[in-house]
Amino acid sequence: MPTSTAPSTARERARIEITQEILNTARDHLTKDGAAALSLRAVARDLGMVSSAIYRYVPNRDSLLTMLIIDAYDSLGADVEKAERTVRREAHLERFLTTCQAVRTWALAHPQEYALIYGSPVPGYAAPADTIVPASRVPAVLITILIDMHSRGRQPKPTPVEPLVSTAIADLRMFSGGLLPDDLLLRGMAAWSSLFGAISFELFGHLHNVVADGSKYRKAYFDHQMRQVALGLRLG
Amino acid sequence: MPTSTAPSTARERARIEITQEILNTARDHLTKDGAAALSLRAVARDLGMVSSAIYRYVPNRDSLLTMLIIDAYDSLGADVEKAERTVRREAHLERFLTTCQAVRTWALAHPQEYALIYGSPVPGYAAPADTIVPASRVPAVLITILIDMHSRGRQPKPTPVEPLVSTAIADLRMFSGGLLPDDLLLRGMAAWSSLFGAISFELFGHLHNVVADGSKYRKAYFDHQMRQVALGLRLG
DNA sequence: TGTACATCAGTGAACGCGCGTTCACTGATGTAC
DNA sequence: TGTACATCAGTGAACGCGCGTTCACTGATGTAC
Repeated sequence: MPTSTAPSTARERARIEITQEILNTARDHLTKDGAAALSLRAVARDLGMVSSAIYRYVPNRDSLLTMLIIDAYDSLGADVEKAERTVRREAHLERFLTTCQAVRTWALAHPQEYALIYGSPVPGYAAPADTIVPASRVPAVLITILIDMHSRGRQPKPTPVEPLVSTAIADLRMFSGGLLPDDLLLRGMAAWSSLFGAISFELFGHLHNVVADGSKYRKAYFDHQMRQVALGLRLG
Repeated sequence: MPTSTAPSTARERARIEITQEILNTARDHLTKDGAAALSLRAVARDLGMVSSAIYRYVPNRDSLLTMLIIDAYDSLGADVEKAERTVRREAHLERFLTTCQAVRTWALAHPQEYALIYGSPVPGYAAPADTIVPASRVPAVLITILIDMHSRGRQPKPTPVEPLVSTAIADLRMFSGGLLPDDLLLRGMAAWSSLFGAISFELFGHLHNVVADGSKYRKAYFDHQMRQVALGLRLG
């Protein structure tokens, strides 16, 4: 009995390879023209296939988008995890800042992929459940940092949280394994959305005429802001 | 000599009216199907025009998008200014929170328009300079609140700002009339991008499985976070 | 090891659709004398 | 107040394009005996 993970036949191996090539080509198109312009026909053309052949591998356009979304979340997640892993576990502040910088670095290098996952939703497209796990990789890194900080006894006096707000974040509390007080969970959420707010503003052009254009200015500005966010997390 | 603002002839009046109808119809389409699906032909069809007739009013598709972008910024700006105006001038915290809530209320009521101006840029489209002033209305409200607060002597000890960061925000300093210290300008920027980060996350689906779905939970969560942001501004 | 059948990848044509934009035109409105 | 000309709005046909998806088909690969 062959295991289901080891493809045996030439057909199976070819299928996996070609599916991968489709994904790579689709990613190239996404990078060049954005998600809205992504077309099955164009991808097939680039691979020297007739347009209908691609339907042997991809049931329709939406599923190709889903593949790209998962791919983008995983690419971002892998980069961020790798960067964060290099930092001393006790250096909570530095772990946070490294995480933020890794997200920004990835976003600048992959603007269309960033827009695909953190920009406006593609109209008429509903993300299926398979995207949830890859989408959680960055939040998971952030929460782990908070848990580590919290468990080492660095517990600032928590701000009280209204019951309605506490109820609102029940899912998040579960995701964090119930290891963090509501106050810290909320600060974590604030940090998370500040991080992506800052990057979206930069990438989507809202810093024009506000923060100088040069990449060193942009980086200095971003780092400054994330250090302030870290203060809000009491990581400083 | 008739003033240039008062249209005299029937032709001129018709032109203004029809241009307005085009904009309204385009906004309806935007609301239903998003910016990517916006088509000159469809707008013309809805107005009972032949598709080529619309070119008497709009030079091309991009310029219609520009009109919609300006329209959206102005709609948001007007709502926010109106809401903020009702608050006692001395109540700086409440002015800030009211502003945040007005932005969110507008965004929830006009999700596609919000996505058009704060979501991923439309690929191949470059916003012209005419969008700058309408886009500055919300930032202007926020800065005015900070200036009022600052001028009433509520000056917390400023965090020192690195020279590179200070240089980076030269444009912003000018926009604020040089009335605010760098530290406060940066806190204002942080507040601004936190505000839009929070709304984008909510609108673009990133709170699914994190913050409970009901509108009262979402509102309670948002208000809580904005109150924390206000603390960072030392408005509390 | 060889044969018969089943599975699957890739072909090529087609359906039906919608788009942005141009162009020569007709007929109504506006202007100058 | 009336006429001659200029301006402009709207028409209808056309160009050239690309898209997603289906379908009957051929021929290669895989499987069971």
